[in-house]
Amino acid sequence: MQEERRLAVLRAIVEDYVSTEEPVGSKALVERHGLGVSPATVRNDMAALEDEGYIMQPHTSAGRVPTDKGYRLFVDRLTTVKPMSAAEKRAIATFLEGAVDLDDVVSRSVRMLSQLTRQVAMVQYPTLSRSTVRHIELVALTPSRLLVVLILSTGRVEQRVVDLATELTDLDLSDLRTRLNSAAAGPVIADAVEALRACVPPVDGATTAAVVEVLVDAMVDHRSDERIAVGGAANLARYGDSFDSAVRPLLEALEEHVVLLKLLGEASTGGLVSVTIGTEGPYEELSATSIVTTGYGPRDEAVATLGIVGPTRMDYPGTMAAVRAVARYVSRILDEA
Amino acid sequence: MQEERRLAVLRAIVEDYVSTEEPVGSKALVERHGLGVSPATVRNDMAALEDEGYIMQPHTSAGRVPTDKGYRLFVDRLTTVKPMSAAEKRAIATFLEGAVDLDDVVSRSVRMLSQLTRQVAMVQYPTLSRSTVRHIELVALTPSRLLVVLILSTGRVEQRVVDLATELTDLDLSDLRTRLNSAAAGPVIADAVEALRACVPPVDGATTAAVVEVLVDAMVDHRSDERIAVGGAANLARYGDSFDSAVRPLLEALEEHVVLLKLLGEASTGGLVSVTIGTEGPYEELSATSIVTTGYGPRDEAVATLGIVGPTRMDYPGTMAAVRAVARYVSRILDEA
DNA sequence: CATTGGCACTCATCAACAACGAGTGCCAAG
DNA sequence: CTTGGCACTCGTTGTTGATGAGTGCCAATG
Repeated sequence: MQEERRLAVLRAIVEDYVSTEEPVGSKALVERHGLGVSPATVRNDMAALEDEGYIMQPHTSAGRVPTDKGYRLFVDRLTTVKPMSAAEKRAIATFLEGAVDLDDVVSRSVRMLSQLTRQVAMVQYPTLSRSTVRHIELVALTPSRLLVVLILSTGRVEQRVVDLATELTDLDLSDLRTRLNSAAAGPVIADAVEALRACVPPVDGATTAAVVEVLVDAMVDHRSDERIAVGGAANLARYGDSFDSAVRPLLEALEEHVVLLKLLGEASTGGLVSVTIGTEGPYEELSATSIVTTGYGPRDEAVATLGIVGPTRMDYPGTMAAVRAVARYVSRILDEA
Repeated sequence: MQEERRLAVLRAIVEDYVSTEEPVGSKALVERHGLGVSPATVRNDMAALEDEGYIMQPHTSAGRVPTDKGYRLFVDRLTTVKPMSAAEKRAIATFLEGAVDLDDVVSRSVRMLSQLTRQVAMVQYPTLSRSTVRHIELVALTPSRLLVVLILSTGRVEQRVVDLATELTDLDLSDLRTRLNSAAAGPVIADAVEALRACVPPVDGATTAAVVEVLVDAMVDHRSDERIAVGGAANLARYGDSFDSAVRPLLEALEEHVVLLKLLGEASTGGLVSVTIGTEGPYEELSATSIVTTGYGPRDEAVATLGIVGPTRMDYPGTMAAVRAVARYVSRILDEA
């Protein structure tokens, strides 16, 4: 069928353009790929593909370049999963397993991901709201000054200092500690907040209330929810041309973690790898970049998102495989912890 | 004196070149600055300055550009401190005071510094080795699994999980906690390590020993010592020309925190602002960049270093003032904590 | 009706070249 | 030591023409 060949042509154009970074012409196409037709035929197909908006030419009489719509079709229908090699899998696993704490897991993931994809990688810290409280620890710095340490199931530790109106004895302290822990340990953050508030005694609860407020603050603190690690910015240097159009805005976006979180959040859909291409994304300035993300988390619950950003002209199959693989292994690590 | 005017010419060249980014010629010089002499005179001075290696011309018959040696002289002898405005000071103070914990202090400092200088900013986390232990907390996750939390005077929290061969009762636990705290709390890390090791009981000390080892590990862990925050990479986009020669290697260096730590460490000299210009630095690839750093820490002890990297062609007086100001305010914040 | 070879046409890229001008070095006079 | 004058250098800019990759269209073919 002609229709089928057209898709083959589109695929060939995408693959060639991704590897050569140059508009691809009809002649080069038939040479490099084994389509058994003449350049003229391909030209006809190209004209049709252009009419339908899948490809375009940067200027008259130059080769064709995929449009966002073209990439979209390629990703949705023309891509065959390209599994990681056994060696790569092993490398990922052993590297991630060397991590000593949550920070380390995240930073290693970012590094791994950026190396595998040769793109800028982002890993969101596991969100507080979907994790549970493992333990609350109170440390008296002075009799009226308390260090509150909140330990979460994801391994994250939040700490706050609170000044009290009254002085606490050791006994008070351990009593309070017990009460707080039995109230908060176990349930999801949102429920734990309720439970904590409920355990403030009706009379003379000022001190407890102060501590509880700090805890709640730490639990719901959006600043923590919004933490994100970024790495591989050096890969931006490979962009070569299109510096102004792609690198500059991206560099600026990387500083604004809020923007990145929106990019990550925008797409996260279940266990699948999500791809946002060029203008499909929410930011005008990033119209030359694509985002590949997926969720991760212990026990197959996605508590956070990780992914990469790169030029629309990227190796989608390879990138998607890498993102999926890293997410899988990070989830496994979190399972064990 | 001629000598005096020559220095004035050098200063003028540096200032003009920094602001225009273009080689500066004799005519433009006398116009823009109020030196009361003719272009010809300035040309003679320039020739002399070039002989002495303070300036150079990129190609015959173009304007002059300062050499590293020229910048060095400028920084050492021709720079007058340019104090921050009251408004700037206030902005720094209030922004930094909003921080809730150490991580936040550091990340705010980086952001502040990069905004003030419009350069890439780096802030090293306070080093463990020069800080003291404030508290050690033990939490039994299960009877034979212990979460060890180490709280340091700088506000940093390190946490480790340790699996024990034996099971611990609550009594054992609080006993151990007391012993460890009395041994380690107070002295500098290096001494605390000794004290901890000394308090392992000679017989049946296996459990204690295990915990102590984890603590010591956390204390001396170089990974923690080497933490550093980087920000303002978007400012690299302003480099304009000289992308390959300056931005690319810098972007790569930013990924390698080891490199940055070396840059920060290379110079830190007491309370003064240190400036490393171009080839004075340890890295060939960074020969087009300068580093401006200074130490900071509570009570005027420098426990860590912060600073910026930027093109050799930068506003040294302004940058130095900003670096010093931020260091001063961060130190003050750490004092209070 | 899809495919193909032929062919005229477009247009970005590159090299050669000339005009321009900013900036210099040098020299002789003040 | 300073200054005006002057010839010289050389990077920059704009023009022009040749080159060639690539296209679109058309008529011929299976």
